[in-house]
Parts: sequence; C-alpha cells; structure tokens
Amino acid sequence: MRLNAQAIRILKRNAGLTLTQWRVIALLAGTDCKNSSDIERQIGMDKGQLSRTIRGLTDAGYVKFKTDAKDHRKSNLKLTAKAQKIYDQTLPLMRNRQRSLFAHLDETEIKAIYSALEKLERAAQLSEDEL
Amino acid sequence: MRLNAQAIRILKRNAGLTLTQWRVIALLAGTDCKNSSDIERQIGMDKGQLSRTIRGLTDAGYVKFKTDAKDHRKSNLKLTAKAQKIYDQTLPLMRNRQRSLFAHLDETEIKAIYSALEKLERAAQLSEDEL
DNA sequence: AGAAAAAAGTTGACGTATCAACTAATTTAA
DNA sequence: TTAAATTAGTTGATACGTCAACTTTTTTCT
Repeated sequence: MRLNAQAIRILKRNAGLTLTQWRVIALLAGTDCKNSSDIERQIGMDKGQLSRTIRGLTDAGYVKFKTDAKDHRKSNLKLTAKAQKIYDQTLPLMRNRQRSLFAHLDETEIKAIYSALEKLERAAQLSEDEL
Repeated sequence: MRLNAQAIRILKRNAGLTLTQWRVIALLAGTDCKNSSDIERQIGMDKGQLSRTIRGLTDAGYVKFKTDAKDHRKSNLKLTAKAQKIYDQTLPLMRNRQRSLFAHLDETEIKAIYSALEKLERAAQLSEDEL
C-alpha cells in the first residue's frame, strides 16, 4: 500500500526500523504480548515472518530472547532499554500520523470502511470453500 | 491482502497465472494498452515489477514482444492465441468472484470506501511533503 | 545542430505477505 | 502411560510492492 509509505519513512528516518519491526516492538511495549504466538494472535501476522522479524530484532539488540522456563516451546521476549527508548520517541510521531490521516474522514466513513472490509473478508472466506 | 487469496487460487488453478500476470493480460486483452507505459498509467503498477512480469509472460508464451518501429524505446505487446483463450475462459470466473464479493455491500458502503480511500491517499500524499 | 531534459525499460535491492514442510515440546485421550 | 494430536517456532519458496540507479532513445530548448 502506498498509504504505508510515510509510516515507513518516519520509522526509517527516526528510528531505523522497518514497519514490521515497529509493529512487533509496539506490541511488546504496549500490550502484554510476550512471545511470537501472542503477537500472532494479536495482529494475525504470519508466524514465519514473525520468526524472522524477531530474529532481526534480537540481532539488532532491540529484543532479549529467552526460552520460557515452563514451556520450552515458547519464547519470552523483552524489549531492551534501547528499544524502549526508541519506542517512547517514535510513538508520538506515529500517533500524529494516524490522527492526521483519519482527521480527513468522518465517523460514518470510518465505520463504513470497517464494516465493509469485514463483510468482504467474510464473503471471501465463504466462497473460499467452494474452490 | 487476504482478500486476494481466492483470486490467486482461481488464477493458479484455472489458468496457471499469478495475479500480476493476470492483470497485465487483462489489460492487454480488454483495453487499448499496448506497452509497459500504457499499463503503468492505467493501473499505476511499478515499471520495474512490470518489466519482470512482461518478461515472464513472454517467456511463458503469453505475450509477443516487439520494439516499436517508430519509437525504439517503446515496446509493442500482443497476446498470443494461447493467452487470449485463457483470458476468455478466466474472465467469467473473475467477474463472478468480483460480483459475489461486492454483492454483500450496499451502494453507500461501496461509495464510502472509495471516497475514504481516496481521501486517505490524498492525506498521505500531503503529509508526505513534511518529511 | 547540440546540450539538456525527459521518457521507456531493465536490473538490483529490500521489505512484506502467504503457504508449506519441518522439528521439538506439550497436551489429549485411548 | 503411551500414542496421537496440538502448539510454538524455524526455515524455504514464491509473489508482490517500492525505491533507486542505470542505459538507450526521443524531445525540448536555446
């Protein structure tokens, strides 16, 4: 989407992050997501993609990776101080962008979009079975 | 988008085509687009991507490639009989899908979506300059 | 006519989305 | 309790979107 272009630039210039990296960091910082599956459930991101993104983040020193003590399948992810700082600096920028985008739409438009997209997803899902 | 999933399957199973290949074929068959730039203008597809897609189509025998006689920069693309046949067979399937998707939405929803997306694009474009 | 600009395509790089096959660990159920 | 199913995560493959650098050919401008 071209809509993401500016988000991508903001993140690249201000934080040196990709969009998926940002999304993962934001979830680790702003929700109680602690591992890959949590994130997957939260935003429906592909777990393969997620695995690679997380590796990238740990390699870059944004995330500390531990395997869960109780369940050895699970991981236990934590943001480093570095990541937390970047998050705190970047969140306002992203919030502003979000706001300035949606400022152009009125309530009914936003609702129509969400409901329509939901319907489309559902319709797509239904006819999926016929293939 | 997950919405494209079924289109992708229909194309793969019934025609052995990717989505971008289909789009290019559909434009060559259904409009007066004759070269890469025409297509680019029509659907705003990246010219790099387009170049590769067209190469793929010519390699697969769907498109005949000639350089334009008058302007040696331009190409002159034509569908082969094989491609035309696949197009004729596949178009109804894609049309049906389109219809069954949009059948779930009413007029106002469809309009709201289009106008909202336009506004979003425009808003994104505007704030782009501030970066 | 000659230099500069623009247009058409090509190629490379990177990021993202999705599907599939696979390993290892845990849960379930016979 | 052991076999089967499920869950967590990794890895590979393919397609797609976007940006950038580059070549070649044509236009534009002076």
